[in-house]
Amino acid sequence: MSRSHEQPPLDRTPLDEPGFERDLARLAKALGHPARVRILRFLLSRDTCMCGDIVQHLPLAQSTVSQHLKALKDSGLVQGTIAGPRVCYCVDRQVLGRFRDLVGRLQPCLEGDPDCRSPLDQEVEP
Amino acid sequence: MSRSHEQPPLDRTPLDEPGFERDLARLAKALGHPARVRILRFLLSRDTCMCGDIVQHLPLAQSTVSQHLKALKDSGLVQGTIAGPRVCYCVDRQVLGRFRDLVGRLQPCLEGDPDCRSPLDQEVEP
DNA sequence: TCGACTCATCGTGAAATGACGATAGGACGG
DNA sequence: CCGTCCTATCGTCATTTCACGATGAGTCGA
Repeated sequence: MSRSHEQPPLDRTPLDEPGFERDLARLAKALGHPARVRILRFLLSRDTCMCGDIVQHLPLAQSTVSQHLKALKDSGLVQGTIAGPRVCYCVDRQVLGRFRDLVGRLQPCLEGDPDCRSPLDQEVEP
Repeated sequence: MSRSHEQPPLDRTPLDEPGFERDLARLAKALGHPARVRILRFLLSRDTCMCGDIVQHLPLAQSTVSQHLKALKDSGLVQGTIAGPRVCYCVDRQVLGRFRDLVGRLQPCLEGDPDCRSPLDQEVEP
């Protein structure tokens, strides 16, 4: 199909369909709270997994931290596996890399990228 | 100062102080909604500014779009200047670049970056 | 089996967010 | 000046988010 003859694909289409916008928004929303940024940084600092002594590094109650961890898990940025009595969390670097990629794809022309197409034509490739 | 002897700087410190976490969280939160992602993409697609016919490209009421624009302006990602009867919005590519930088700094070791320090030591340089 | 420990979930309440219609204000063009 | 157009803001409402304490479910060590 010759896309260039039609209207750009973002015209009034629903906002919560799978694709670039929804995926980027979900990942960004997951990082849209400083507590979750800190959790991610903490998990990345030990590149091995670490269990919920994350709580020791946050000025929040344990239940609140658990909620933030759930948000991070729902976004896919963090995985949790049961390891005996405790739970072992670790960052899914694939997903984090995808987030970085989506953000970078937002602004392809910042530093004179040669193959710099309009961001409207750039969709996700699953 | 020999930082490595002290406790890591993210220990239970307040979450909303200026710095890496707060800045990244604010920018991420601004992009944490698909409508705002679309607005940013739209503004980037015309690299010249464009006024509020953004509304024509979103399935939302004008007042709602205005709210989202306000959120983007508050985050610094978008600037709005009055141009006659209409308002001219454009992306602050500096801020967007900073966002991209903060996200990239989160995960310095993804592709074997040689100077790969712990993200705990990396703070923002204003 | 019985505690001790770790973590998730529930219930709750305050606050923020997202959406809308209606309204107000400012800048042209007549 | 007066209407018109564009945008911001207001008021409202439903929903979500954030935070907490309390409770529950699970796994080990004793």
